[in-house]
Amino acid sequence: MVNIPEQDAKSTEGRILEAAKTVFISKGFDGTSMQDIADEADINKSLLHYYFRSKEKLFSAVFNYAFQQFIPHIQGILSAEESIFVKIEQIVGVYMDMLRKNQFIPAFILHEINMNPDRLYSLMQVSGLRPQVFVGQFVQEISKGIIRPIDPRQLIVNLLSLCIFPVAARPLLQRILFENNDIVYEKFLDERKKVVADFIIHSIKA
Amino acid sequence: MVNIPEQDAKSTEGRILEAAKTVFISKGFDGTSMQDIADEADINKSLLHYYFRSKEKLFSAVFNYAFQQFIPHIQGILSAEESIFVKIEQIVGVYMDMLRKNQFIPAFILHEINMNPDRLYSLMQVSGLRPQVFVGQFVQEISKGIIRPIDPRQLIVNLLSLCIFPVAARPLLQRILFENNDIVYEKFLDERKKVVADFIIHSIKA
DNA sequence: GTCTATAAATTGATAGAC
DNA sequence: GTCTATCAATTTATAGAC
Repeated sequence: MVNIPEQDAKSTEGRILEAAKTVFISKGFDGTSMQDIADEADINKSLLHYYFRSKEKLFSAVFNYAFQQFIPHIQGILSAEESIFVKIEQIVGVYMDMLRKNQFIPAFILHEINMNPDRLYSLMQVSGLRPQVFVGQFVQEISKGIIRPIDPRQLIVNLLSLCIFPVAARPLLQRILFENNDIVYEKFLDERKKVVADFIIHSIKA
Repeated sequence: MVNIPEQDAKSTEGRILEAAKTVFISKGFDGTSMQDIADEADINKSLLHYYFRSKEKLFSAVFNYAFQQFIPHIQGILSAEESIFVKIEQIVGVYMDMLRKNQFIPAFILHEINMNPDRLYSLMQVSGLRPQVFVGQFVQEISKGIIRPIDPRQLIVNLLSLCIFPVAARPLLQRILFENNDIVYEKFLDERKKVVADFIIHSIKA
């Protein structure tokens, strides 16, 4: 009910969820009508209410699925036995690759989190992301003198900002800085993986 | 018609624009009905169509106004005769102060730019923001060996990311990292002005 | 499970009285 | 300029036949 079942992605319920995800993400909650989703799924509108009672309920189911894609194996990287520099490089690489494959998710989540923070936050809780491990290691390496003393939360926000914003604001940035050239912006994002990692590491080295 | 006239902010047209700005920014274009705006302005719905022909036209007028607030005296800073380090510090300070006063604008713009990139981009053109001057100075200081050779567009995107994202994603970040404590997050944003400037400068120094 | 038909409310927009 | 009344279309959601 909550996750799109892989085995029967062609079942009615699976088709609805896939279609709803596509439409919700591209048009937002308010911009999406149940008819839009029914059309996308090539299915009768009434079936949406048969499987999910309301638009809100359908959205919750879809968001849960989309958000789990959005927070990938980050937790694994955070808890790994690696130097903080390697971790940062890995996180940036994995995160930016994933973001490029799901271009519209960042802006979607940023919008919905502002429209209805509590709804989204409670849906997120399930994901179980815990930054504390990373923060712990970070504090340790500061005390060892390996890195500069910086608030670890500032570092986390820096990292997220540098990875997510360029994708969320892509339609704007691509037009202003890259003459709306898709290929050039893709190359820019590709180079950016190294740039961001270097940028962060360079700034925290003691 | 485009700007909210300061002198007669209590005129019908001014009241409509102020109300529309409030509602559009908090609920988005699709989430806002003309009735919502009329209620907010405490005015008859028909008057919205009398002053602005359609919802689209009203949105354009409002967005133009909101966006001009969003891009403040940045252009002045960019063209000033200052070292690149001073400029970065000034831009970060001015930008983050302004963002905190207009908390909902970043997420609003990010959403609308993804919903309808061309509409928003054409509305933006009027602002006449030109990053080329800054890029020129940047390239010069690289050749002088004052700063590391970095793609100036990467630097601009870094700067925008670090300033805008923490505000746009605030409802999420504040809950995850700061136990949803408003005062603590405000302090975090305040400290962040220095952190971001240091962070950038530290990363570009040769 | 899937469909048609339809309810009940809301949407953007217009006509016309004052 | 401002209002009431109203249109036509669309919205979410339900009832009921098959």
